[in-house]
Amino acid sequence: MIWRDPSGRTLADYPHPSVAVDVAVLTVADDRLCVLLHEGRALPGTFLRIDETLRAAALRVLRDRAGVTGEEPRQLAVFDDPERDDRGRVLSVAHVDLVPVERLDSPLTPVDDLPPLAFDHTAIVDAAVAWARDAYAALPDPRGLVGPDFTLLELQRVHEAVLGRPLPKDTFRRRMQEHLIDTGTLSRGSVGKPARVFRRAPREYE
Amino acid sequence: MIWRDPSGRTLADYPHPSVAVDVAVLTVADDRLCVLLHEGRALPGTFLRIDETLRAAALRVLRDRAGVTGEEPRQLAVFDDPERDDRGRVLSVAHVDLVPVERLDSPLTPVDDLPPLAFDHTAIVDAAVAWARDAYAALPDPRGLVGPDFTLLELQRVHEAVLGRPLPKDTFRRRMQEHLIDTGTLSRGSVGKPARVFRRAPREYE
DNA sequence: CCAATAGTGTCTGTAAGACAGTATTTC
DNA sequence: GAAATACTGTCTTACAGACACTATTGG
Repeated sequence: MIWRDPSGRTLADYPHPSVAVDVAVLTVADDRLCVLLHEGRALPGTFLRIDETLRAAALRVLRDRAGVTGEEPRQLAVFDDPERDDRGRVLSVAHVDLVPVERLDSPLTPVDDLPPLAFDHTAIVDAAVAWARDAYAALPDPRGLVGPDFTLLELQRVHEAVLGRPLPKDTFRRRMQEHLIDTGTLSRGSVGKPARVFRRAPREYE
Repeated sequence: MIWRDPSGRTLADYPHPSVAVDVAVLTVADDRLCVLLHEGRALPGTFLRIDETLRAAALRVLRDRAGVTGEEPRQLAVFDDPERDDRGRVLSVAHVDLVPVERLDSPLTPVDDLPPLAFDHTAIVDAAVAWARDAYAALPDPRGLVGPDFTLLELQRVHEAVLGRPLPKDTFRRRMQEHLIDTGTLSRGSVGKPARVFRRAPREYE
């Protein structure tokens, strides 16, 4: 049963824009926040299929173009400048995901040292970075870039990389501690006093 | 010059979803945060035309369906459940705008007393309310629901309506004061000490 | 012992909320 | 003067940042 409007036309009889899904895959590599770029100049993306959710399309991009599965893409915004794509009228629903660097094989570029990107992908990366910084402001590594077990120093390095600035050691400890569980083990790493090993506390829902 | 893919097809040869634009028009009426509903059960909306920006479509909705012009719709998110619209595959790009009640003539419904709405419009209203509450957390009436001149009590009533909870009077004053300019005049209203009349300070960009 | 890293105690400044006080108007 | 509203002073609490100190390892 196909819906028709008063003039007998279906929705498909009206011209409408194409919808793309682009994903800014962020990670921390060498203590720097990086983004995965295709051919060094564009975010991975695809066209949304007609019976597919945005989430499914974003996961398909992650699988086919970045080689990762089981991630958690988040919608950022729709980019809709009519001139943004010279192939025609294409809306892009931008997404972001934070993925541990070990699960990526494609080339990465630090976000504070981006080359000019195709389309409006620079703006998408900016929005993705802003989202990531917000997510990492209060909670310990919410997207699991380290872990599952880690020392506070390891956690702090990841947060500093995402936020792009150094953090005070003592305040960072105190802010994170309530969200961490002490595993009881000690890191037997290099020189210095061994550090306690923590794990993220299960998220609390009030 | 029309772009064609390697098999000679244009973008329009692939089936793609329709794109709708729905707008949650919020206002404060009788000290309550309200939303404008069409026929008491749906947000005003339209289909995005192929050469139109989302902002233009949202403004068109505001003009044609809510009778207001010159507003500032903000994009919230894309709602994309494949079953959300039984006329076919329709994505909705949800928007929010806050408009002074004097400029609206359509019927309003308090957001904490909503009837069941069509499609997924309840979720859109929820997102719109969350956006408005965030916007009104720190700054005095950023969308100009009162004004341009107002007393602190008038300002506080609007904030309480948007946030849906009472605010402590003294803390509210102190938080807002740095963003306000004293006009020098006094409100010669009813009983009680006359209140100073303020105006929003121009936004500061750091 | 020294170097290096881990972890804590304490001080200062800021801001929110609670509370109560003072100030100025209408009636 | 009473009632109502406007405004302010101050106390407590909480938390961030700064700073310095103690603790525990390898060499």
